[in-house]
Amino acid sequence: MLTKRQMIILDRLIRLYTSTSLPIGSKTLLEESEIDASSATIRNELNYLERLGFIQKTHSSSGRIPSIKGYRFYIDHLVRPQEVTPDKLDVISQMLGNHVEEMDDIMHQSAKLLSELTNYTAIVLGPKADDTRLTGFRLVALNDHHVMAIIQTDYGTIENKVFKLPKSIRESDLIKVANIFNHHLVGLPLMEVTRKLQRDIPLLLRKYASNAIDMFINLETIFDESTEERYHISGKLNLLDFTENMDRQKLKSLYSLLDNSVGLTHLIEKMNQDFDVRIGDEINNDLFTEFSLVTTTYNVSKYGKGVIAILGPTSMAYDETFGVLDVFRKQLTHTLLNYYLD
Amino acid sequence: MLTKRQMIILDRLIRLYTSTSLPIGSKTLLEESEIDASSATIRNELNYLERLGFIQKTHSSSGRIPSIKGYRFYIDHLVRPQEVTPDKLDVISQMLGNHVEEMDDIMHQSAKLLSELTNYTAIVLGPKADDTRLTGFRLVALNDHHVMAIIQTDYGTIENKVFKLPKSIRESDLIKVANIFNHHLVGLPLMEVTRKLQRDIPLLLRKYASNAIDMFINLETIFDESTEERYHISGKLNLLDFTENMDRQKLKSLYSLLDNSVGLTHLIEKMNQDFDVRIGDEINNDLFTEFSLVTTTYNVSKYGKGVIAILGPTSMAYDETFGVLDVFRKQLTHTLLNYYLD
DNA sequence: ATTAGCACTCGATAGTTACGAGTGCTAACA
DNA sequence: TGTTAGCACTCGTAACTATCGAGTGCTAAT
Repeated sequence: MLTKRQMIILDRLIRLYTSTSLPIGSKTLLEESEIDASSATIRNELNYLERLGFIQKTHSSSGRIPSIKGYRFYIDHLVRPQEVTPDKLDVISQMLGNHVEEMDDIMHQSAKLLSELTNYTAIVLGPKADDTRLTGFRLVALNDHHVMAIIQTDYGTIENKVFKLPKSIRESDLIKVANIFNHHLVGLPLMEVTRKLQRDIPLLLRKYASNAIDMFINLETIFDESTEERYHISGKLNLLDFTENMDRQKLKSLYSLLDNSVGLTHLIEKMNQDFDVRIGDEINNDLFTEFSLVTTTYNVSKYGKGVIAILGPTSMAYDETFGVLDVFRKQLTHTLLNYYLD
Repeated sequence: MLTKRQMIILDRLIRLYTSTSLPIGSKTLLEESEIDASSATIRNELNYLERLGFIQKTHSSSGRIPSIKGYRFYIDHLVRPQEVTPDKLDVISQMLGNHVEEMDDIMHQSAKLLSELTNYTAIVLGPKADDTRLTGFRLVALNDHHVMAIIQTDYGTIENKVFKLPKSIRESDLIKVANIFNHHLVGLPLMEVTRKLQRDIPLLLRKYASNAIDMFINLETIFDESTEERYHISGKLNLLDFTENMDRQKLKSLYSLLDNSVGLTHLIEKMNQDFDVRIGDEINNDLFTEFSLVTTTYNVSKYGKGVIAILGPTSMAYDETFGVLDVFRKQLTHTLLNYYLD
């Protein structure tokens, strides 16, 4: 167990390191913080903290930098979410109170705002309920040879896809197809929709609208898309601010990963706590040894849970980030509840 | 005027520099190419070429690298588009022969393929005809409080936007609005549509569907979007391969610019020739001193002209790029003609 | 006009030195 | 027993120097 003084020293060291990115020595610690002891005493304590693995040297006579274990302790015991300044608060509530047209817009704007407020990279996942249901299906004939299919779910997603009509199809076929889909799919959970699309629907189509078989494959894809996880990422360029030492090849891999929905959701999904921080190696990916990932959930009651994540350097300003995230998730929950109830 | 030999030397020097990125000396030139002269003679010629401004030294006793003027000459007189290998040709025609569902998809896939084939960054602008007309307008009620507006133009763009209905609106109002739009706007050139939207339409709405005034503002935005230039960019990460020496701040500005549609179209628009290359400072933007921008147009007869651009280093493999671009534009033209006629 | 030969330039690399921030340890002190 | 002043020691950083060699321009011979 650490003594009070040791904790203070660790706390100050991490804060100083966060703001300077330089190894911190006993003298700096003495001058820049209000620790009531001499530099020699501080040195002794630093030595002790190092032996416990909370801090480390970059070379034998350097100052100390926090280790993963040190950050872990800091996050679990020392950090205190910083209160969000009124002007930032204003920006958040203004943005979230604003236009509430499409679900995707809210998510997109949220990611953007979060990245701007933190100067890190923000990732936002829309709310996801296990029992999301299909609430609407439309086929809109745009002209002689183009149709738009539109599907809706009860948590606000609206997908659309335009596709070309096979020549053989007539308007009456479209109506038949729309009817079949509306009768047999609308109202069901997406899980079941997917299953029926593979089994029952082809049979029904063959029976009642055999002309339309050709367009079925096109229709299937739009349903696939609707069950895909939707993520919104913003502030990717901010990574350039704290990857000075990363070589170009690695930087490229990193950005590729962030552009790839599979890699990204994989990165985020494994979290169930309310607030979760994974530091460096804890992320379990070589590319992220110098990064920290702060994730939190927002819960829109029966409409499901969503995830917000901030990706920044291990030496992130955790207190600020925590503060912003906490305020933001509450506001977002509020906005979404309004969106659903309205 | 340059002699035959001087041109050969310039040509070889540029090719060698392109593949090594190292200053090229007389000895390398002697060994690596089939110039029938001694290194001393080559040195004399290099000296001459330097005095004319085609090449330059990095320091007083270094080899030579091409100058902007050198590249200019190379592109205008020496480069010969390299024939595209059969397998690349296959990939292109396969991709373009494939799905032709939505205009945007074609553009998007084209940009992606071009960036992969060249290993540079590709930018594609959809065809743009001055007299594009509005060919369709739909209002689709999704549920009690959401409507999707869909507009189409005769060159294939389909835009849609979902918005919330003001409470006062009924289904009958929607039909009225749709009728008004269809009667007074569909069939007109977009230019005129924009004008009417500001003048005539508000009056008509007030007269025949006064309830719907509130939703008009939402409808207007979708028309705005349809007149906006649509661009597709791909392979942005490839820039990292040849910006080793660029500092992070500049890199950030560069990527910001590429994410910004205004900056980007501004970058491309000013071209009217068939093939156009702007090198380094010719691009007229401090960020691009180390880049070259190769642009070309494709012409889909009356359906308008589009632009394809490749952004790469000044020391780009021009012959290859030219070859790929030339093949691609032809194939794309062909595909689009099919798309429109079909 | 071409070319062999040569002195010269200058960036890159490696080795040397000086500096100083920071350490651990020892011994004295409260 | 915990704290602290003092000091020798470590090692990265920066500045300077020496060496090397690729490449040049010039001269004189062909």
